[in-house]
Amino acid sequence: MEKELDTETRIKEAAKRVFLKYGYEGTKIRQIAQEADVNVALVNYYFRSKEQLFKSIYMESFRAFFGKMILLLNEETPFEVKIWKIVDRYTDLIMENPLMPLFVLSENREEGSLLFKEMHVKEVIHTAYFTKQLKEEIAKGNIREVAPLHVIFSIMGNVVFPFLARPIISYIGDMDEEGFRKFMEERKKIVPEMLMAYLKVR
Amino acid sequence: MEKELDTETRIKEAAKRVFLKYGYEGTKIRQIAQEADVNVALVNYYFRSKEQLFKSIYMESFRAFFGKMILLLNEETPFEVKIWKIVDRYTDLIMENPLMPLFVLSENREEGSLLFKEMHVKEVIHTAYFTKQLKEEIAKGNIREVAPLHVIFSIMGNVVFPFLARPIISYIGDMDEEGFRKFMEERKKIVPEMLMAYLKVR
DNA sequence: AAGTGTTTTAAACATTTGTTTAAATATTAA
DNA sequence: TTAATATTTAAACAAATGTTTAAAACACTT
Repeated sequence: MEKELDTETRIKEAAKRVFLKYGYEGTKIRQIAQEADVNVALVNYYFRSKEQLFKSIYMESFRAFFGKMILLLNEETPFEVKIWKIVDRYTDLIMENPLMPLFVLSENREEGSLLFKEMHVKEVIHTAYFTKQLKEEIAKGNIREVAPLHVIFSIMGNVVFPFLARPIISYIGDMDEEGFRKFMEERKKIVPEMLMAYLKVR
Repeated sequence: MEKELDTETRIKEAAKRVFLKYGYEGTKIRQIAQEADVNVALVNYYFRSKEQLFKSIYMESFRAFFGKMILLLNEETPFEVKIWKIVDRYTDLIMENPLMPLFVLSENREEGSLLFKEMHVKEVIHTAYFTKQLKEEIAKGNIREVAPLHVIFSIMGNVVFPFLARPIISYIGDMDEEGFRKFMEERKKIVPEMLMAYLKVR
């Protein structure tokens, strides 16, 4: 089952791979062209400039990624189940896009990124059902008093960090791809247990 | 109290700042020269090439950073106290070098980094007193059975990730520098409590 | 003061890299 | 088929960037 892609999408797919892996500065147009098996000039023919190509890809990829994250955050599932589900699904999501986290963080070294503002990340987080749910659980006395941002970044830290440090982990733990996958599967159990153990203590 | 630095160290300090902030590809020699208030040619006069300058800085900075981390890992303090201490001191250490984590991870996108091998990171981790201690506590039945790597990367994830995502956190949480500092100070309490809550459950 | 070696400078150089051009080729429409 | 249009190519271009050069400025010794 061969995929016959037209030139424009071939370039876009190639650009995605290369940008994701090497970042904006590290990516050369000739590298994209080679990866897409296409003449260099065609990159500019279809996408005016490197920057424009980058922006369209960056926004599209991140939008898709972030969209999936938000969807889950707003799902109306009981609190504890949701913690488990979030960890499980975020792990899978990043497993499918393992380069996304470092890419996003690398391209957001400076404060005040336009992308996040354009996507209303702040508002989305603050009005997310998960945030509301967390506050309710605290009010009901079911879980310990804690700022939502700490919970969110504890989840993210525990799930995302291993992917960021993946070459290091693989090296220290002598893991191949399968080994790393197992490591992350283990975390799917450890991380929610850790979070709940903390949150439930009064 | 003015510091009168000679040209070589001025260049080196400038290079440290610029490399740390923009990474290898993102850093231009002319930018370093300007930052050091020095003629472009002097950079190559003192350090043969961009790559060589980078390497010397990269190794030196990371060595110092990693050295401090290891020291703490090998300190002979009771287990629970140590967890608290590690979180506390790592937070402070990174607060002093907030760009180091993203820098190290960005420059280690590929597997098999020489730097880590040269510094015997693997061996150091595996033979660290902390690792031994963890196994002993498990054997004594004081804490839950868990692979040391999970504990280490849970600590790192919880401590380091917020720094990696700092521009994002600051934006979402409307924090200035002081706000972020407070956020991290709060984590100094939350993270060890979370870890211990998990580890102590049997 | 002259001589010696070091440091600094402006300029040039060579390479890389993003972009454009103009001609060649393929595709589509009349 | 023919003419118009779109796509592709090799080549050139211009700007950015790492590096080198050769001379000037400086510091130090004798």
